[in-house]
Amino acid sequence: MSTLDAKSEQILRELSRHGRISNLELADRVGLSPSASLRRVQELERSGVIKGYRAVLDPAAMGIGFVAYIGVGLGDHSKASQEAFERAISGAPEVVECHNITGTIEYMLRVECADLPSYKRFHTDMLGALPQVTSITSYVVMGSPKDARA
Amino acid sequence: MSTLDAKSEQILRELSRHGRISNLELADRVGLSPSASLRRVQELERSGVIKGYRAVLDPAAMGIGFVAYIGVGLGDHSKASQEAFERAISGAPEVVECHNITGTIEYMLRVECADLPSYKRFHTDMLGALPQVTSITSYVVMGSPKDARA
DNA sequence: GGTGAAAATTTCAACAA
DNA sequence: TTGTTGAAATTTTCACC
Repeated sequence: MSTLDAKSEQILRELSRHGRISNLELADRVGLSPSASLRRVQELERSGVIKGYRAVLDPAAMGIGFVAYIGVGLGDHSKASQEAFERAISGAPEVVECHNITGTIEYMLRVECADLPSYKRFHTDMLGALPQVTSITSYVVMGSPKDARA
Repeated sequence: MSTLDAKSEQILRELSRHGRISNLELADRVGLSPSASLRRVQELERSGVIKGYRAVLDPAAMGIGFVAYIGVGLGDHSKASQEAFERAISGAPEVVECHNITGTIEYMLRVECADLPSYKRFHTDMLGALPQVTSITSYVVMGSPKDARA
């Protein structure tokens, strides 16, 4: 299962865009019999290439009207500081992504809130209250011309 | 469908994490009969709250071993420059996300490549070759302690 | 919102290339 | 090993209560 052949790649392409099409439909699109298609999908799931399935929800319907990326710098690079920060972040529902990055700052967050007031609240009460955090740079998302992960 | 009740929110929570569970399983988890559950899901799909379904793939299995966020600044804020940049980006498979942001720079990209050499190639041959681009700041992702969109 | 039955799909064992 | 067939088990779907 080390390297994927063309059919399996085609299956992954289909499922990454249409995660809930029937196996019959999938088999038809990739040009396999339903059982051959199913066997490949099951193997891809079993081996972990397919990690799961997600419904993609409309942010607006979920009450999300404000998205920002935030660069966060810590006062020191100690493991304790990082762990404390990550622990605080893990409990914050507004933080959808937290990436540990190289460069002049330590973290890049993606934050999703209802609106600007709730973002301000998060910014001051949550981020601003963390003693490890020494710099915060907000990049408010005005639009996403491309977002394959949405 | 203006505001969602508790059951529908529960359905959305389940489907956003387990997008392919059977309707029987879903109905059981949220405490509805299969037909009531199905009716709600269909309505959520029809109204656009559920925009679709996706299989979540393992990046490593897909040959992705290098992820970075890139802040991009343009030389001018003209519509022509933005359109030219976005057009170039839309054709770059390495760019998974492109966000138009507020602040000192215009764009924040998420780029996924096989490895550092292929990233360097993208960085110089693609981004560096765009005449509109005047600043590039890479934030290489070393890890993602939290990533609800993965 | 629930029930029940028809239609469609998933799943798998046996077999073929 | 990978693909196919066919039939049983399961699920989806919908008219009706």
